[in-house]
Amino acid sequence: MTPDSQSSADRMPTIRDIAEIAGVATSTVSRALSNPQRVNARTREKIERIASELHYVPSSQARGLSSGRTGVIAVLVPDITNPFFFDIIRGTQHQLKASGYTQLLVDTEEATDVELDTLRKLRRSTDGAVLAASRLTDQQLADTALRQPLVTINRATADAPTVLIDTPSAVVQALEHLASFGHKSVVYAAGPTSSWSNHRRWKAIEEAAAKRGMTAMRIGPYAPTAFSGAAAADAALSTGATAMIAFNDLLAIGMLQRFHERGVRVPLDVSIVGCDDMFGSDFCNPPLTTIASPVEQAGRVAVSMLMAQLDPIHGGTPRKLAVMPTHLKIRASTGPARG
Amino acid sequence: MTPDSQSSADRMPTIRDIAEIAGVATSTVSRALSNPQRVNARTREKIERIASELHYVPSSQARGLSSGRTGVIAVLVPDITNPFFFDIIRGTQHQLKASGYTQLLVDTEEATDVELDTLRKLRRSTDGAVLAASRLTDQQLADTALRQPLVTINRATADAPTVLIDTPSAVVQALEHLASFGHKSVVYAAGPTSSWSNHRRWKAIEEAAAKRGMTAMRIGPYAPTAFSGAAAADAALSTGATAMIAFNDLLAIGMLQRFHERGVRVPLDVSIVGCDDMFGSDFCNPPLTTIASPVEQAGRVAVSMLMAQLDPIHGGTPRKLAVMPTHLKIRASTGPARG
DNA sequence: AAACCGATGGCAATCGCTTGCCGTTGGTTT
DNA sequence: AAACCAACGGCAAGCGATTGCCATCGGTTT
Repeated sequence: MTPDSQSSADRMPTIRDIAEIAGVATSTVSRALSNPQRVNARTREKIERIASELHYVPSSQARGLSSGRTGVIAVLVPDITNPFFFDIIRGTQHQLKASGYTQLLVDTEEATDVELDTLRKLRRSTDGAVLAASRLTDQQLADTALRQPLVTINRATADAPTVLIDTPSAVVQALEHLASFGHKSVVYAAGPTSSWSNHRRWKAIEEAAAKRGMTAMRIGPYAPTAFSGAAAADAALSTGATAMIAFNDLLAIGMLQRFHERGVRVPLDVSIVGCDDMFGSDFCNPPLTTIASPVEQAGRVAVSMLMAQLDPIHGGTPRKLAVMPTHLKIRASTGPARG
Repeated sequence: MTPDSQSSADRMPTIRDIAEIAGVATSTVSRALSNPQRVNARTREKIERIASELHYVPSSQARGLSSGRTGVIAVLVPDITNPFFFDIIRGTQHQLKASGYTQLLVDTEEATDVELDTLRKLRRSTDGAVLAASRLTDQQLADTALRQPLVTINRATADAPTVLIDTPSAVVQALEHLASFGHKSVVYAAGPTSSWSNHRRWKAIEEAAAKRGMTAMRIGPYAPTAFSGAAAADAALSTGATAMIAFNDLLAIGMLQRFHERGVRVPLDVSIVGCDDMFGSDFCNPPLTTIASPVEQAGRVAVSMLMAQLDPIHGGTPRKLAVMPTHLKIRASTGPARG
């Protein structure tokens, strides 16, 4: 320790210190720093100079306490280890930083009550929240939206703005793709029951399959993890279907691994389509045909919609819904149906 | 909107509301809630009951302002999209939640100045920080450690407790493994120059290779991304080495993809060893032989070391260093040397 | 019985910043 | 020249907790 380690670690400067040096009132310092056009340019410059010399950093606590705004936005994801959400997180992170907000990331562990609880606890300390793939019920969501600014991703609701990834329309492409390879039956490995996208995907498959005269079956639900893929693979195989669509890539990759173990050849014996085009889908074996979408952008858009909600004046027309396009990305896990 | 939506969203209850109902002073409420043994059991129970009826949630802002503690720990990672850090994040997240802290995740984008800047800004609003793979210089680290409680992961320094992942010792195993396959020369695809682990790994390789009479070469630096793998692969190939070790799995997987494109067969033509055993290393093609370590646990340990630093009384003996074991995980990307 | 004492609860000062309200000041308008 | 007005700064009251200090009180110790 250097002799002056004490003094340098002493105490963080406050607006009062600045005010004293500048010979003005603290209110002026406060305004100069957070409402620049409210004070004379000369005064402001002087204050800014002193502030930077002192390495002044405003206390977000104090600021939040008196202003009511915290500058923090919570981002809730069901599973922080699912690469799909990484891209969302990256998107929200970027956009939030650009807007001067801090991101508070929370892993709700796929649990409704954790999600609800977190939201309640965080109501005070955040200005709003982005719910990615929320597991809440409509009612819970409505109640929550009443109390704090919210934007959901992949979870439509009338009570809050939503960013939707338009998977269903790409599901149609996927079925066409499979049909063109001569597949007659397809099985859907479902995700969590509480997942809204899961229902949506199945509906789309069911419908599109009917239209094309294909048989659509459904197995599951499975946890959206590679680990669950083994069970899904076995079940899928026993349906006799030659084509399968998985709730997400994680599950699909797990299935791929299981097939490999069992000596089932992909795409020779079965074709498989994932969903999300997450990290890893391009380098697994075989590379996964999947439904890609601008996930990171979805995160960005969600944040900008939230910003618009927080500040309706500058926010432009607050959109209630944004739909992100998707497309089928054909790689090597799909091929002609077995003889 | 229901008629009473206004009133219910009205205002969050404060200790004053509780105090009024309970007929005590706010100080008593404060104590009952955060220093239970300081007030009579009966009074406490009454206050607790009222608090829960009111759905009281303490304002972390106000608490922080007056107590000086924030209940927030910052976790800084160089790249939030690198799966290696996912496990660290998960580890810190778990341990922090268990200790009643909130995790503030920050992506420093591999940039020293972002890291430094963040640390300065966050000094006020956090109680401490975990620096994963910090890119700071020794001096910067020392200065920072003087001002705020810190724990580093994979970045040794005398100024702060450190969690080290003992990759070097597994590197020796890796070289033995390669040597036993008849490889005579190995090339190391280096990571970022500012990465401390990078230096450490290269040192270990150099040394171990010398001891075994193998030739060790080094190429790079490369950004630790799959994308950079292409360049690394090409450069590695042109060295003529038959075995390669990559700074991390991300880079290794990128190399794998490039080899695939160029028709170089792994492990027939070249063998490749990654580092970290991150998500995806088990299902890439071929599955990657890599150096595995308990990354999530490293995150946990880092947090508990930080906790010990924050509260030296209950924290037990504050360890200054924890070394996590590693081991070579042999999969399919390594095999006999050609010829 | 006098002096003491630990447990309990209240008072009031802070923490650092924001903001409504008001007073000054120097320039404009009529 | 009287009346006005916008721009600028200061005053002071909070925001919601924590905490040092003190008063009270029933029970002990000598």
